[in-house]
Parts: sequence; C-alpha cells; structure tokens
Amino acid sequence: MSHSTPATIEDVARIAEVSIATVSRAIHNPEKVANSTRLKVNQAIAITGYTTNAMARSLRLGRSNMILVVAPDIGDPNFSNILVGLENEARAHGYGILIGHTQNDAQRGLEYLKFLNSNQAAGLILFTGILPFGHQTMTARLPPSVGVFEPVFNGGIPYVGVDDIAGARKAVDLLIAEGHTRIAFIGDSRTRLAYGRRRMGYEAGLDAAGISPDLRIVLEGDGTIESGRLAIEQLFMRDTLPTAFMCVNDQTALGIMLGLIARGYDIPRDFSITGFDDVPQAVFMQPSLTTIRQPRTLIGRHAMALLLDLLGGGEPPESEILLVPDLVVRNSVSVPSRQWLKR
Amino acid sequence: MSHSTPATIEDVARIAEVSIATVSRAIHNPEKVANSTRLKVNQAIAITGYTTNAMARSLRLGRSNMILVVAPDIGDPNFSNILVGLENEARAHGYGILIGHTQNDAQRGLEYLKFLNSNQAAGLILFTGILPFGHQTMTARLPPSVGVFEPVFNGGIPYVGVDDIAGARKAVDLLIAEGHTRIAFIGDSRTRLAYGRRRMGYEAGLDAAGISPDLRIVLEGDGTIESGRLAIEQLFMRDTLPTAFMCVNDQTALGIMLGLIARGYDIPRDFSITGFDDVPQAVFMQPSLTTIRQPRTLIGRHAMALLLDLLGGGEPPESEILLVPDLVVRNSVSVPSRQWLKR
DNA sequence: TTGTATGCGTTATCAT
DNA sequence: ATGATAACGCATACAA
Repeated sequence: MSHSTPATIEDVARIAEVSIATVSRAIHNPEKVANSTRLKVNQAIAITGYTTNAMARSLRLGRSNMILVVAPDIGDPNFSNILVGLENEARAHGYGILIGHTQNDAQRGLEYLKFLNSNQAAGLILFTGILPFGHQTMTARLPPSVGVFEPVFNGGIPYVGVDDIAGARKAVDLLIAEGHTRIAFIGDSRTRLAYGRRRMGYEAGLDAAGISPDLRIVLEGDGTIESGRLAIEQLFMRDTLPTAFMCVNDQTALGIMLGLIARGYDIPRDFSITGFDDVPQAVFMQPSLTTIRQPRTLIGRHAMALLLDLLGGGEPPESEILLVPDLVVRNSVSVPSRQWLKR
Repeated sequence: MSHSTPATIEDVARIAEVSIATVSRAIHNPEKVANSTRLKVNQAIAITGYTTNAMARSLRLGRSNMILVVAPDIGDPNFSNILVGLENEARAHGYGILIGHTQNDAQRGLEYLKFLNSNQAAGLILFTGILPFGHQTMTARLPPSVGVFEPVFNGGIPYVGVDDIAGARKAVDLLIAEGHTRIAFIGDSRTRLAYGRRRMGYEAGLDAAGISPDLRIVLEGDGTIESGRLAIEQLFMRDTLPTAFMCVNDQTALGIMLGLIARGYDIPRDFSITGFDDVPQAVFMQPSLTTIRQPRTLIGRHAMALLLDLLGGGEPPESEILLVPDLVVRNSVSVPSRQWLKR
C-alpha cells in the first residue's frame, strides 16, 4: 500500500518494533545488527516501501550524493557520450549527476559555485579547459574535482583524457606509411591545451621518419571549419603545397576538405586528410574522414571512477590519466598524388 | 574571508546582530523586515559569503529544487539540444537538472524512482514514449511530470513537442508542389507514437491534393537506417516504384538514400527524399537532406516552463502543447524523373 | 546488541 | 518588526 506521504525511518521502526537507530544501522551497517533484527527491519522496509530521504541524510552527513558536471556547451558532440560514461559509473555507486552549462559566461559559472557552496554536490567534473568561476576561482573552495576530455588550465585538477601525442602520432605515421613526406599541420595553439600536444605528436612522427619539418606548411588556426578553409587559402596563396593535411581536429579537417573541393580537387586522389576526435559527422563527410577516435564513454567512466575514489579519501594521481586513442581508417587518405610529387 | 567551513544562517545572524528568523525573512520575505535591518543582514551576507544550504532548506520545505530528466539514451542526437532548453529555463528559476538514462532497462528506471521517492527531485521530465519504471509504474507516486519530444504513452502526462501532422504535411506538400504524385511513405508504427501522426499528415496531404493513396507504397519499418534500406529492397522486388520517398525520420531517409545510391541511382535526379527531425548529420548527407526541423531548444524551454508552472500550483493544460516545425529545404528533392513518370 | 538523545541548517508558528 | 523555538528525517555518540 502506498500512503499519501513517503514512509520515514520511524514508520519502519514502529513496524519492525525496534528503534530508529537500529533501522539506520540495519541499512548502513548490517553487520552491527543481529540477524533476527535485520530480518524484521528488512520486512518492515518492504512493507512500507521505505527509501532513505536523501535530503535528510545529506544534511546530517554534510555531503550530498550528487556530482556536478559543468560544461561550456552541453550541445558539444563530444559531450553526450562522455556523459554516458559518467552517468553509468556514478549511478553504479549511488551517485546522481547534475548538469550545468556555462556558455563560457562567468556569471553563469558563479551560479554553479553556489550549488557547490550549498552542499548540493559532493564532487565536480569539469568538461572545460578553464575553471568557469571567473574571479572567484582563486578563492573558491572547490570539492574534489576531475577534468575530462581536456586538461583544466588553472587549479591543478587531475585530468582524464586521451594521449594526444600518441594519437597524433598514429595519424602522421599513417600518412608517412602511405608515402607522404610533405605533410601540413593545421593546428590551434590557443583554444585547447590538448591541441598543442597534437602538434608535438606531429613533430615527433616527422622526426622519427627523418623528415625535416617545414614551417611553411604548419599553420595555426582556431579549430573551426572556417579556420580550415582559411588555411587552404593561405597555402595556395603562398604556393607551398603539401600532399597531405593533418588537422588538429575534425572540424578543421572538414574545412580543409571543403576548401579543397571548392577548388575542384578530389580527395583522397589529390590530397590526403586526417582529423582528430572522430565526431559523429566524420563518417558522413564526403569522403568519410580518416581520424583518431576519442574513447569518449571510457573517458567518462574513468573520470567518474577517479572522482569517486577521491571522494572516498583516495589520493589524487600524481599526474594525468591518459587513454590510448584509436586510428579510424576511412576514405580520406591515400598515396600522394603524382601531380604534387613532381615538385 | 573564506573560512574552512561554509557560513550558516547563524553566522550571518550574529554579525548582523539579529536572530536567524530575521535573516531568513530578510532573504525570502524582504518586505516583512525593516529597511535598516535588511541592510545589516545584506552586509552580513556579503561579509560571510553566505549561501542557503539547499539540503537543509529542502528538508524543511519537503521538496527539492532539482528536476529529474530521464531519457532512454542520453546519446540521442535529439537530446542534447533539448537539454539546453531545459537547463536554461530551469536555472533561470533557481532549479537544477538531474540526468538519468535508462537504456530501456526497467531496473535502471527503478533506481530513478528511488530518487523521486527520496525527495531528491521536485519534478520529472520524460524524454521517452513510455514511463520507464516497469511494474511499479502504476502504483508510483510521481511528482509533477512533463513529457518532451514525444507523447508519454501511459500515465496521462502533459507533453510538449512538435505538431507532427503539420510537419509531415509540409513535407508532402513540398513533394506534391514539385509535381510528385507517387509518393511512398516509409513509416514506423511501433517505435514512437509521434510516428503515427506523421503518417496522418502524409495521408492528409495526399487527400488534399486529390491523390488517391496507394498502400503498396506505404511501408512500416522501425525508424532505423537498416529499415530504410530494407524498404528499398521490398519496393524494388514488388516493382511498384514511387518517384519520391517521404520518410518518418532522418534515419530512415538515410537508409533509403544509401539503398538507392547502392543501386546506382542519383538523388534527387531519379528520386526525391524527405526526412523528419533534422538531426545534425542531415546537412552532411550526400545529397544534404530536405527535412522537417524540430525546434529542440524551444521544446526544452517550453517543457520546463510548463513543469515549473505545475510545481507552482498551475493547472495542467487540457492537452498537448505542440510547436510548429519548419521545413528545411536542402538538396534531396527535385521534380519527378521522367523515367518513372512514364509508368 | 540495542535504545536514547542530540544536532545537521532551515523555515514557520507563535509570541512579544 | 523581531525573536524564541519546534520540526523536517536522519546518523551517530553515548548509555545501557
């Protein structure tokens, strides 16, 4: 029978004919209660349909069972899969997930800081390269926090993501294996910390193959489609053309692709292109994009596991936790075009 | 100065030299407190950085300021944008958003039911066609709830979505205006309630144009890419070909597109195709898909506004709240091919 | 092993 | 207009 008001621990105690202290113990420290009593309590719980009132419990304990996840943009195609991993892991441990998006607005970030101050969240997951709390960031008393997907610039927060250097390396190595030696890198040194590492992977791959780097074909954009298009214009204007484009992310790769197609070139016949991230659209591009896949769900799972460990008193890892990204071979890479090899 | 422990209402009261009751009033009923006192309290709040402890407040009030959003799959491309609308509206009213995904598993649904029973959420947003709480669904005492994006089958829950009939009508009308008379409908009568309405829009459009329906070119799939491919096989096997395909959603449209391309046809020269939803990939398809756009963020905003109204004691609307979806014209529709007109 | 009693931080009732 | 205090539901220190 479901009454009109939720059963409390007192209802259970009355039916089980014990004190509320015993009920509480039977639930949270079953080993400290006699078998017979535990049985009675469990029956009473079944009868009443009792569920611990989380608000009261949190108040008493001084901490909640909620994790706040803050992202600048919930709509980010990378976000949803990470969220799946976060949610699965959290739920498995009795935690719930609170969502916040800041749209890069410090004011909105502040509102989430209030959430934290009012004890509504026990921990914090940051899907952003920078603490989103504006000026207050320095003085803020943050709960245990973990960054996902990209390092958090300020605050010394542990981070779970992908080994960008190793990932980028896989992309260059593929290009080199196909026979390319003039490989452009379309990067982005400003937007995300991780992007700098991808360039490091690029340089390391070139170096390992004995190819001397050519700064004329290394461009810094801003990680957008437009940025890729722009890079094409610049490269053609300078008349220093590569045979392949290694792009810092899939967006840039799409821009490169569109710019090249607009000029009448065929991909991958005339030029090869690689991306990074494997966003959902990558498979729909024309041609489909060869790229580096982020294990997004896995990243989410690991990040939440780390956070829960921190909450349980675990020591923060000395450094970052980097997962290995996979190369996804599709149709945007082939051998270098003879046309350009002649130069 | 930020102390190591959050300031409580008592800290504020002490500094302001008033009682905690006055502090509480100054915050929640400013008009019931003298101007001078209110000033002192506000100063004390500024000094201490006090924020109301939400757990304590919720416990006392018997309700929380969290809204639970349950979806079968967080990764659904439709979900994230709706979430943006939900979150914006909720935050603007001091509410936070809790995320749950059930993966169509009743067991997981039950865990969220506990969330609700333990007073952790004041309201419920359902992004699913059916209450996800298994057997308990009937007896469950649900808080005020609102469905988004698709009607909730059981439970008589108000719903905010799109006018599927009107949307489908826009698609047929476009096709008819282009000169098509043999328009196939690739539907899905099982997965989502909304899909049935889209078929109604299709039939209404045909009827309005004086085209008699041909059941041989109306197929029921299951809303997946594969389902679209299958439809092509069936249609070709029966040798009853349309000049245009109106699909119940973008997934199906993609399947149709792939099936046709695999058979060597050109779209839109040989066949026209329309989808429904305007998923993010629609623009990347080859050709880009003409489809009906779901105003996702808007749906989220309206749904949350309705829920908050319900929470505030508002009356539930007598029926559904339907927004008008727009036709997005891209490159998958043109005039009928002569080749097929001959039949 | 079990029970009693206190306090977590609020808000609301009732005095003053 | 303001203050004292009870109660929300729970977990735990302390007693028994």
